[in-house]
Amino acid sequence: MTHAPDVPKLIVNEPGEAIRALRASGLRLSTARRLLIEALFAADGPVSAQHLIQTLSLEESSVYRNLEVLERHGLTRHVHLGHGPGLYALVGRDEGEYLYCEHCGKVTQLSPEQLDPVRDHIQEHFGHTARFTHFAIVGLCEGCAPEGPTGSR
Amino acid sequence: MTHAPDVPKLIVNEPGEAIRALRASGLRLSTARRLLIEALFAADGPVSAQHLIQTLSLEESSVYRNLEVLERHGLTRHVHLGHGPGLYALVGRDEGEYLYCEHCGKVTQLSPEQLDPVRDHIQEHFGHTARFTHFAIVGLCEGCAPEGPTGSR
DNA sequence: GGTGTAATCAGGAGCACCTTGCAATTGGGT
DNA sequence: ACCCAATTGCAAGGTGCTCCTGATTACACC
Repeated sequence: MTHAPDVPKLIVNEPGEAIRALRASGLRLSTARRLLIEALFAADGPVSAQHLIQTLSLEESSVYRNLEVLERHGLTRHVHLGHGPGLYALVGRDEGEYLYCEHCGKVTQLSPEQLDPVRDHIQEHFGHTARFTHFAIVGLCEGCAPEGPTGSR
Repeated sequence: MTHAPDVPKLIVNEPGEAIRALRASGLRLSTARRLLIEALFAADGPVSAQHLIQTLSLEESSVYRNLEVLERHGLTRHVHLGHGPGLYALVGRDEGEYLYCEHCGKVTQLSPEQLDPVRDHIQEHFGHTARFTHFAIVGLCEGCAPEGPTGSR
């Protein structure tokens, strides 16, 4: 019983849906916001703010400000793999949780359900509702683990 | 089978043991290092670099540099709860993994074994050797979870 | 289509948390 | 006590944001 069964699952199939959600939150659609939403929609996987700033030629402050506003309204989120900057994604488009190999940097994306048993265990034993969407699960991938084959880089 | 059964478990019962380990790594015992080790030994739970800098009146760069050297030699580690600075601890003294409530900020320390079932599950299903010592497990504590009692702050 | 005005933006300064470079100092082996 | 690589203190630099302020813009209303 990790999710309330009645909460509708938002899935964004085109940027327009995110834009409607934005309007529904009483936010205006500025050029910066449209570009951000389109770029996040088109991206495969979460991207850094710097990447967005450069590829979209947007003001640094505008990007951070909007990503924060959008996140406050539940439209975007950001995740941290190891160290390094936050990576931003469109909620409803990228719902993944990540395994991050701290040795070779490999990132494995999991669908939300795949960690449900883990969440359930933590809920049952510690009364804590865990989400792995903000911090990746850090560790070693198969190739880099001590007893695995040659720990590559 | 999360840990190799033959790896001796380092437990530090007094600062002198960490200092011996430091010497065994070919490192010198400078005043800064002694103070850091003593402070980390005395602390209950991981502390920020700023805290160490202020309470020990040490140079900022010296603290960060030494914490990094000590970490590279396996003597200290650092953990991130939500956002905010890294928190440093003596390996062998504080082996905890943490649950962090993103709503009220509550921190729950777990002993390493308590997450073994979770690690085993992730290992089995995804071939990933997870460690929760670098990033806390973020989520909501019992009091702050949606269907729990009044979500306090 | 024009107008008013609150939301949003651009640009720049500022901040937290570290990191780096380099000359001066020091721990510890001999 | 001497030596010299390891370590430090200081100052500057870097990254990833965050905040401020006056100019601009989206959009509800006419």
